[in-house]
Amino acid sequence: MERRLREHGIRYTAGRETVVAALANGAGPRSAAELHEQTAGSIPVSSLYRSLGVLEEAGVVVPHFGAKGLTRFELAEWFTGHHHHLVCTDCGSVDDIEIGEDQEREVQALVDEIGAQAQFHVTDHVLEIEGRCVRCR
Amino acid sequence: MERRLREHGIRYTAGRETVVAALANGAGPRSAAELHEQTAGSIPVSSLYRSLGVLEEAGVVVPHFGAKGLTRFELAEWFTGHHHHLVCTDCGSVDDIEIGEDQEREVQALVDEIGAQAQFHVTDHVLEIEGRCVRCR
DNA sequence: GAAGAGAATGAGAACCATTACTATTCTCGT
DNA sequence: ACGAGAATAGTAATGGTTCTCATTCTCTTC
Repeated sequence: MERRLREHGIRYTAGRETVVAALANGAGPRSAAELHEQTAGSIPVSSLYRSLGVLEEAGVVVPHFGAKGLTRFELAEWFTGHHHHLVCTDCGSVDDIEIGEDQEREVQALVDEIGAQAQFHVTDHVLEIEGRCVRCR
Repeated sequence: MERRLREHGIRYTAGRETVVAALANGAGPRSAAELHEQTAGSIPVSSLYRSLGVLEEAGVVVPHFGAKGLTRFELAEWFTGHHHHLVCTDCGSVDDIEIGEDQEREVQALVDEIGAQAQFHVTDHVLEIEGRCVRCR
């Protein structure tokens, strides 16, 4: 992780380490406000946004844009492993979900097939499942 | 279209017709500001947001959340047809793509299966394929 | 270890898309 | 045409995000 940031000319400071750790502990993308709360206010919101910005440039975190202008961040897949999202259209929460190997192979095959048909050089795919989560059921 | 709105107890007024027409003319999701410009300022921004809101409730229009808190709207899939996206990581373009019936059925089945495993009430799915488009190949 | 240069931080102000409010205008059934 | 409720438009308020800048920290070089 530190090496990755160094390669981008970015220092791995205590504050940024805290942000990365906060994202690593706990599941699913979180907003700046949620991270502020999770770290007990130890990191000012303005610093959070700046840190998240540079981490995004370094390809360490990935933003997800949601309703009401809320942006949630999570660690990139090279860190967390490949996964998909369950998006609740009611409360806006986003949960990570890892699917079975055979299911993933099936998705992969489909995506490759579709890409080939469209003469598109596929490198990745995003599958988001929308609906209502257990809490909003 | 008018019938659809009536069923939701919503009037199909001149202003709303203008909004729908603006979305129908021209491709791709557009933001409130872009629609305001496209209609030569004939519809106030506040009215645009309210209209888009009720159209969304009626399932006529679908929001698409993007960077910097920008929300872009497009007509719902029952109007445009169900489709997926080819996202070019090079030039950032997003192309619509319709996949075959059997492929779509396969995606549907997978999504339902995954949703059931997670006790998630599935209503829709989004499949985005990332890679390089023909132009950036 | 000390010094200097540049990066990073924190507090708050500024920005801007979106929402809320309110008075006025319009629609539609009677 | 009338009246009740819906829709509109102008403007103020909201809130997530970005910007500014003075201060602090980090790393490199002596």
